[in-house]
Amino acid sequence: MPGQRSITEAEKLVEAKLGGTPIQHERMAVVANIYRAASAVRQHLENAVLRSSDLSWTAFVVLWVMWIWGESESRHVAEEAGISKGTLTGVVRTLESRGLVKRAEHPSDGRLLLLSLTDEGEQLMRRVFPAFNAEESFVTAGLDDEACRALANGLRQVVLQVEEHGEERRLALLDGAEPAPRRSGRRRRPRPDDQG
Amino acid sequence: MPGQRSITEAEKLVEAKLGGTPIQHERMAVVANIYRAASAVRQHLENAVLRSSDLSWTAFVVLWVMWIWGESESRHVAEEAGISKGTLTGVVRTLESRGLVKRAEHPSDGRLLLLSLTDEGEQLMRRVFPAFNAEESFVTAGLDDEACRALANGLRQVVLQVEEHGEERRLALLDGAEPAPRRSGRRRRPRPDDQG
DNA sequence: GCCCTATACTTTGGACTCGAACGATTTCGG
DNA sequence: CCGAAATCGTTCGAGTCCAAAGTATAGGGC
Repeated sequence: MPGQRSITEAEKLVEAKLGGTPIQHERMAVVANIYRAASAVRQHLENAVLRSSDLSWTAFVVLWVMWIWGESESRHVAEEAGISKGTLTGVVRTLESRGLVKRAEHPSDGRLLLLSLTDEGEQLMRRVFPAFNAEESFVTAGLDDEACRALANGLRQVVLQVEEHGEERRLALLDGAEPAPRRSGRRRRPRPDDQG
Repeated sequence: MPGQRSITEAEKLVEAKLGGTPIQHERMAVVANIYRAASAVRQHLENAVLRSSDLSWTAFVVLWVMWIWGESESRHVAEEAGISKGTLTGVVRTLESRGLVKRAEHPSDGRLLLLSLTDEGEQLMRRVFPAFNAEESFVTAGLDDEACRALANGLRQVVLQVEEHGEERRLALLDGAEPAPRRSGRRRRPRPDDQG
């Protein structure tokens, strides 16, 4: 695995590239490894567990949220699953067509959509989740329980830092400027009263 | 941040769902937090640093690889960047159209493609990388240097486990069965002499 | 009842993603 | 010297993903 092995070597090359500028190597290594680990874990779980049930990672996460939390409003499902509402719409469409998920109207608010697993979806999760958890154990087999707790705590610190101070940090960096639209995605429609 | 806060609560609900089956909670928390941290970090870096230079995460990683390693064969760039060859083709097309990357033929092997940064690409990385590293420091600000090293090492263990034993594990799990083709992907073109 | 605003889900546009299939090229075996 | 096998980059199909735009519902003021 040349990628992994090259991290420390890469740091030396970065040093050479930016001799003057001080670089935080430990911090760089943490971020690089978080992303590498996430990719490796996701790929392993997709290949070893999910693909045989024809589930994508995202589809599984969505099912998991509904399984654990029971019938939920779709916005909560999206937030828990860490995807946008727009993405959730498509995922739910797929899962509904496969009979794993059902939709229901909210009794008092017609805007809300309630999502829940079908019986078939329940059965699927009862079957798939133990296999999924077994592979979670496999990918962390190089760590003992104590190291697992430490690792999970360290990662929690990172998540907390971003969630508690990230917004404020972005604002400070951009100094009040607009967040610069992303290149992809739907374009803002030109308004007739805009400056031409 | 309901997602983060709910992890331990979710574990209790999982317990209820699978009372009989033993679940490895620490392992589950590690995997969940790896993915959560990766998403949070990526999103912060995209919003705070990359978007203002109109770069996606993947585009930045590809530029970084070429910047650090210099002119490289495209297959190595894909592997270092952790993306497939097919994805790299598209990313390079975008970056080349923006004048950040140039292609060159390999002098002795006509199959190979050599990639390198243009001067403009070099300038971009000299400008963007320090800002990127500053945000790497920000997202890990909740950890001291020692904790950073520990975290990076723990993640390295996970990556190593998957890279060293993942393939073998997948084979054992599927027990010789075909790896189940992914649902999406290019279909075989019908041949005239196939059974019809 | 009507307007206005806020909120929720859906649709849409564009980039990104994997991995199979494909064409071009090199290397191997004879 | 020629065909087979291997390897490279590219194309293609199906799908994911975000965020802007669009549609529908809810609630307040009058």
